[in-house]
Amino acid sequence: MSVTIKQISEISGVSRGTVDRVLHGRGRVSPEKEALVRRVAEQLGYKPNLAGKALAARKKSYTIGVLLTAEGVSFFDEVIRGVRQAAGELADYGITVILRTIKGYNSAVQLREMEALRHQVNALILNPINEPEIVAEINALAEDGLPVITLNTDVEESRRLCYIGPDYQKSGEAACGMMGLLLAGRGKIGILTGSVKILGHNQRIAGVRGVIRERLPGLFVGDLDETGDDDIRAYAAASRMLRNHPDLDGLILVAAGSYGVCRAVLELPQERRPKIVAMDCVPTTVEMLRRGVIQATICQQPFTQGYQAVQQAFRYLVQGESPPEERIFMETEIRIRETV
Amino acid sequence: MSVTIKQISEISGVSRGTVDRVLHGRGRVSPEKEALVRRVAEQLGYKPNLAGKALAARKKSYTIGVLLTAEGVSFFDEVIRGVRQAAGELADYGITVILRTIKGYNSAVQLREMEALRHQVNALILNPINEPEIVAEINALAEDGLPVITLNTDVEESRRLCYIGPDYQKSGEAACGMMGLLLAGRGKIGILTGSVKILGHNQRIAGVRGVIRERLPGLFVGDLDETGDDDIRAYAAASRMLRNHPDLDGLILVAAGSYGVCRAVLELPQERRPKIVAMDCVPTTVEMLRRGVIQATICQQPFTQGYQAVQQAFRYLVQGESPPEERIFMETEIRIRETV
DNA sequence: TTGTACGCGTTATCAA
DNA sequence: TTGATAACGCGTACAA
Repeated sequence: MSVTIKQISEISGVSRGTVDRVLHGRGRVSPEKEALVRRVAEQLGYKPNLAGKALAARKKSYTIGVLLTAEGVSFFDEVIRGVRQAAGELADYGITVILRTIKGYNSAVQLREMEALRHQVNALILNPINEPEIVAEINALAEDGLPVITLNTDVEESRRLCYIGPDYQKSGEAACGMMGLLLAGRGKIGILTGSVKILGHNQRIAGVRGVIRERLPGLFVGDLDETGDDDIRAYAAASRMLRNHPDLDGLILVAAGSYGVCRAVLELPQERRPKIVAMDCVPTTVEMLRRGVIQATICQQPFTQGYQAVQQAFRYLVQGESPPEERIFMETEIRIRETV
Repeated sequence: MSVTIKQISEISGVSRGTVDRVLHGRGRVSPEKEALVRRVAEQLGYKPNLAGKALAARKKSYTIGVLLTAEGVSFFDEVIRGVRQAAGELADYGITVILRTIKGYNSAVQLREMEALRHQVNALILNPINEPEIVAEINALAEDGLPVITLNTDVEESRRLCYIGPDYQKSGEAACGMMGLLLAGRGKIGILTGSVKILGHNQRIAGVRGVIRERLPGLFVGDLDETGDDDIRAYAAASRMLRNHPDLDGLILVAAGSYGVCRAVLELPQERRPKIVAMDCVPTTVEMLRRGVIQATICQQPFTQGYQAVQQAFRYLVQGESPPEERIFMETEIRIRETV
């Protein structure tokens, strides 16, 4: 059984209050006692008891804000489910979670919501739009003592507490490795990305190209286009690509829009359809896996992303523990028809 | 914030002790008060606070026994890591975990250890050997009020609290689906199982055959043999199979022994080697994935198996909650070279 | 049958 | 600067 504050106080002959002040660095303790208590705590290997901490924290009742560009984006459904799950589990610990969703990727809108949440919450979780004003706002909040966690997408050079989300490069590598297996290592592939301006998408493409360079020289990238994460644009881009490259053996989709791509591919006769590796596991992708249009999809635990983000905020607020890593990456999962 | 016993007692005008007796069905309460308290608790949606429960439980200090046939079986390394992780996290809640490992699958040995642990622990987790005397012992323990959780392998007709482990049928389906993708739906495959007497292995084979029947008629099973979960026997069996069927396109390994199989396959010239789909992610399998001998492996979260088993035992003991399902299945994960 | 009081470990407040 | 004390929610022993 582990050591308690009470035991430390008994052994070092001071009161529990004094031990508490030392351990929490609240000051107002004489240097001798401070040193004594520290030594005893160190030697006994004191680790605060979570149940006790949680119970005491109930009096304080923290609020965690979650701000997501989730409206109309079905990928985020699972993320939100994870957020809700964590919120439910932590209600016992006096944690309230406020969830706000916004539509589209307008940084002004996001900025406004951040400002609105600022004074209501003790921690903020968001998927930041990659613009300077958002980074500046994150830093301002952090400066203010409000911990910020970036979820699903990261921004560089910010003072966020940590990032929780996909390892984009690795998911690109997995997609390429899978394509290599589907094509037995040889063939011409096309890449469809969301936007060449989005960091995560570019990292995925870098992952694809890296694997081709290192160990799949029989594959080569014949074309690349943007879908804007939109099924209509994706359909147009894929149609064009298939017309210009009738000999395409595979398509790697590193962003959303897979349904549009599939619709374009379905217009080809069965025997001329390229193999498709997609990203994420939204309902339309599941349908296309079932129909055999998509062969595999790379997932990055959307539920866990939301769940972990809230849990990390809780740990920071209640238990005073910083995240173990600056970036917490999800596992890269490959799903096929039989495992969706 | 959620409802507490104290609030219920205040509202219904009885003491906290009475509320406790009603909620825990300890009897010695007048029918009227009982009904009243129940109604109030129901209406307010009472859910006991976990932190409070945990803190109170610390006085009792439960012990959880874990008994695994893990000696010399590297698959269990991760399971044990999961057990240890949970043990560490639950130390704060007054939980002690005793881990015993045994060598081989001798039911007499397992029985002896079960008897030895019986009086030391408040819950028992084990991977049971599928023999009548083990089933009888599990039932005897359960009769005695000692909750038993089966881990990784289940036994039928037993009074275990729940099963936590792989969905064997599904992992077989995933292996077959993957093989279908590797062979573009056509080819002759061989199956190597551990033993035709082991339920889980047979369920995996059933999964493979099911997928072939339902949607991959171009695949057919040309041969099947046993490895005894042993690399030496696996090598011999695979060598024989490859000799008898030089036209084999794929090998599905539904049990251990993959290293032995790979050694046999490596004796063939590169272009004649069959594709291999294996199970689990032990170090030798990782090596063979890296060398391109194995194309994919199906994993069933060994870490989570161990972690969850201990967590479920904790929930049952401390929080009085039975598992949500009688069988808790792990996710079926496909791993390739890029994602191990 | 019912109520009261204490302890689990932590935090916060108040008095000295 | 220090120590004593109450509170968080739950479980339980003990007294009434």
